[in-house]
Amino acid sequence: MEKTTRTQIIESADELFYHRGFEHTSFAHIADEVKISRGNFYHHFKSKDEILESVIELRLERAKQMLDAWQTQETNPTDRIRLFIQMLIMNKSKLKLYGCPVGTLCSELAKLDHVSKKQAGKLMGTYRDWLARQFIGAGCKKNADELAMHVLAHSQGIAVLANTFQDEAFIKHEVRQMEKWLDEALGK
Amino acid sequence: MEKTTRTQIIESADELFYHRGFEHTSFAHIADEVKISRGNFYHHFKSKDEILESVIELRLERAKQMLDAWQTQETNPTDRIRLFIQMLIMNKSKLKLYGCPVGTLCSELAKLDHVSKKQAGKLMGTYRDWLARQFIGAGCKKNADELAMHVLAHSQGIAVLANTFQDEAFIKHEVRQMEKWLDEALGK
DNA sequence: TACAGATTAGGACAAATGTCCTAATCTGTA
DNA sequence: TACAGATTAGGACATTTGTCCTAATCTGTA
Repeated sequence: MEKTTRTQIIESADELFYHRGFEHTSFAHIADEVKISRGNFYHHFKSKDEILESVIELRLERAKQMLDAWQTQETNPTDRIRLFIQMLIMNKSKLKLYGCPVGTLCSELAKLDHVSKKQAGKLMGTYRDWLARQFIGAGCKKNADELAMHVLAHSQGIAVLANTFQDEAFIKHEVRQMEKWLDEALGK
Repeated sequence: MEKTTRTQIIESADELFYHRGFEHTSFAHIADEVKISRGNFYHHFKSKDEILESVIELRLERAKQMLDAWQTQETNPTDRIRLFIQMLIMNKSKLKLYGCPVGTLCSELAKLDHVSKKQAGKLMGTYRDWLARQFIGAGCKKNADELAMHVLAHSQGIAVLANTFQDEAFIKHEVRQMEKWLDEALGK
């Protein structure tokens, strides 16, 4: 079964929005990628904003899918948090070039005061809630959300600086620090 | 002595680029703010990119000026780092609305692959270098830059999340954590 | 085969953008 | 006052943008 045009549009837009930003990506860019006529978008979407909506949905699904996979793959909540942190290492070359796909989208939509900025926030919220659940599972019931937010904040900061300074080595060092912090936070 | 038109353009652009982002800000927006004709920008600047250049210069100057003021105002390097961290509290309402002016600019310019992205990186670098000098002054000569990058990363992450979740209270909590971390890092 | 509905191509459209040009006005100096 | 240079207003310009329309083509079904 082939990919539908609609799916191709969403997936190309997903990548272009990440690489170039939402506003800086035009229909012409997506059309070039998918190799369809520009005027024909409107058979699949009512507007550019609606494409963004679908892209965020796609990212939400993929995120949940990945986190679900981790849930069955690792039995230990602590190790699952470690998997989350390891994501920074796995994606280090992309982070260097484009930053974090979630964080940069949220930042851009906040400045545009875009209708979908809240929806993009849910994407970040998915990771937040999942991390909090892992911390609860690891025995930190009372401050699980705060710990989750700390991991999230640290990850976002690492992404911004790796992008700004075009530095992958920094990611590795900072991840080591975060892992050390995690051991201490869960130790007591 | 009145502000020159050129200065007014730069200062309005500075604010608009922060609030709306660089690309999403047009000449029409700046012209509205400064109350001049649109066509008359080109007597002061050759292009929009040149306005951005001047805005970054302005931000560089202001950053250096602020850090210099701290240098004379506080004799203790540790207290100067605390002042840096306290900036997050002072600017919390703006951070919630627009994120960090430095971080969001660097992220945007990276996606645009803009000629000035390196220059914007220098802005971040100014804080990095200053923080590193403070850590050296506080007796952490061997890993001063790593500590500086850690403070910077944490600050950036806090800004991204405060913006994403529209949450000021989170800033206060995370700043407290960072101050605690600072005490420990300098204690040994 | 015939035909209805889905899909597509291609282009029209107004609005907005960055850029540039020219004529008017202001300002300081001789 | 007279005049040169700086500053400004206003609009022209080509390009790009998101949006929309229409005619052609494809696809599955009767």
